[in-house]
Amino acid sequence: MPICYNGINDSYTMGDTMIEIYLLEQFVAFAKYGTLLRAAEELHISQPALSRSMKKIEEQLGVQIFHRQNSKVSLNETGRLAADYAARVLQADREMIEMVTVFDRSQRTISIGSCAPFPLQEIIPVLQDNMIGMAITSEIIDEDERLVTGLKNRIYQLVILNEKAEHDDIFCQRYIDEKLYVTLPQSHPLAERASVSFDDLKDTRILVSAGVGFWMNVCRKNMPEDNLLIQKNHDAMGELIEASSLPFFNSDCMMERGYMPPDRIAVPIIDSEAKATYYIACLSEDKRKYSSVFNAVRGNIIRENF
Amino acid sequence: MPICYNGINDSYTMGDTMIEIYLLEQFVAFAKYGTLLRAAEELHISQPALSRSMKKIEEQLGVQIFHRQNSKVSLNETGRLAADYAARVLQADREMIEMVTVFDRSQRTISIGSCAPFPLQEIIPVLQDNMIGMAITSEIIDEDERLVTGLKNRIYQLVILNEKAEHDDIFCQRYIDEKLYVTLPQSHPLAERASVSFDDLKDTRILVSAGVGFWMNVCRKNMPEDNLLIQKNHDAMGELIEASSLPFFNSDCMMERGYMPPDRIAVPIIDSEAKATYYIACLSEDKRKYSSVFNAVRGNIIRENF
DNA sequence: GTCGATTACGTATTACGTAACAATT
DNA sequence: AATTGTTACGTAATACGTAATCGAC
Repeated sequence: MPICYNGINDSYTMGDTMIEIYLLEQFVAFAKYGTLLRAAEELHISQPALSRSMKKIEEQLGVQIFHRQNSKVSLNETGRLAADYAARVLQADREMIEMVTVFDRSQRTISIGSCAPFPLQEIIPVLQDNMIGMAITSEIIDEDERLVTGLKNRIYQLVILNEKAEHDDIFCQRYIDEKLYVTLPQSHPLAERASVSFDDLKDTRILVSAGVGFWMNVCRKNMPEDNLLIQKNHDAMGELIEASSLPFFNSDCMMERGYMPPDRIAVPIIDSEAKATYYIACLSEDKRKYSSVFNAVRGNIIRENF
Repeated sequence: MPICYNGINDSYTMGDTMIEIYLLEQFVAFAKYGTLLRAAEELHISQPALSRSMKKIEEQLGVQIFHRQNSKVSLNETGRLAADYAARVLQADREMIEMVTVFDRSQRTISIGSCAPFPLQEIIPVLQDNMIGMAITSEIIDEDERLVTGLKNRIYQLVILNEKAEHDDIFCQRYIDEKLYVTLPQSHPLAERASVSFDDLKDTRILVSAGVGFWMNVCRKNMPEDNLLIQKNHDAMGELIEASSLPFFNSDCMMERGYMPPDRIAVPIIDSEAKATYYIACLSEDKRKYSSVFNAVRGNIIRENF
């Protein structure tokens, strides 16, 4: 218990007033630029205004933070400390705005992750119809595991998987099947076949779009790497298909929806790996929220089954 | 890289304006008290003023944070998040003021730690004369080690030690000697003696003031615990000395400065432990700052040596 | 004279209170 | 009727800009 003699009577009118953000902004700017003139220019205010503000903040702190002499103002040691802390306050203010904005946006956004591109084509319009006013973000990820993790971490609200997810906290519904075809020029030796296997295609160079999700894994596993002509650019892919006679992959789903360039023959691939069954999943607790989506999709399945 | 469809165009005029502290204070108060009326009362402002402020903060955030229905306002989920972050901003603001105030005060305060009370009596007036405008805080600590640590940690700017401190970063100067006396009533068997030892006093009950620093350790070591009548209260000690004829400890320094109740006889104690040599020390780097103090104290020593 | 800061004064903004009103309970 | 929030309007506080002034290099 220290005993205190001769305490300076600096404890007069100490205001319990907080110091406003605009003052701290100006103060931090002064600390950064060194002179009132420079700082005032940067702040787009007049020099006298800044001068007054600095007086005010000093008065509100109740402590000397400036060293004034020779018509120069500078921070003293206490002032430098104050500037550090002031910067933290501004940071906290910015962080608040940032966090609130991001959170609000996340509240108005449905993120959907899919293992393949086709289901997205189908489901995004469904979401737009059923979740009115929501922004929709989609992403293609080639591993179910990452999708499931993303779902649990609430990075995704909906995911399209390759395998049925069997977790207590995840609601998972079968969605649709997709069968892989290879699209050949009429002149191609295999074009007459009723079906082919990956083995039949082992000497054929085939165009593959980069954004096909898990299908890329299937291709890499079943085809020689050198025969895969991977196109990152979607437009370039389209042009290549039009301009060349190179084979490319297609699927029953895509063809049903009218995607079939002229003068090509689509031949189904019989390998079991050339068939995918998609599942759509969300967190169990969100099941109600997306029920209309699941219902719309179930209707879709029934149609498929006919 | 998520692709974003159908982004709601909520990105209009978004101001880069920070949100002022007074708004955050009002907002946090509303979050705390639940209704505008309650919060307005607590804030000592009118309800309409608060209502407008809440509108303003919502507009500045550019995001809905309130749920309004049935002439009730409440926070929505985003609002609760915002309130949490707003509280942090206020905390940062308060912390800034607190830190700056404390630092400033520490700049204007000399803390002195001493192993015994007498040197403080001497040195505090010296400090008041030489360090004009500074507040002086003093503390009695009975272990040199803690004093030295406190000096290095800048808890103390000056310390009075029992032993010379031999550290590179500490400047240490011999200060003054103090010899312990026992003050006895004239009727006491030992009162006639030219000197006594602690051993002579082993059957004597003696008053000891609690705030004597290291002297207490000396007493405890050399006297039976039961014979020490320890007084925590300084006034009570004075009264006991006046009213009773109990022996108590005194010293040459104290007596030279006129501290000697009537009708007592002071007998010196000859044990080596009954003599103390004080040293005054500061950090080497502060030597210049306190040079006037050290000089004043050296004059003191010279006087003593004559 | 230039640069940097302050003082003085007028103005525009704005945060506030009062009063009236609207909507539920 | 009582409680709670909003709208309308006038006022007081205040943050700002312009112009003038001071001081040092």
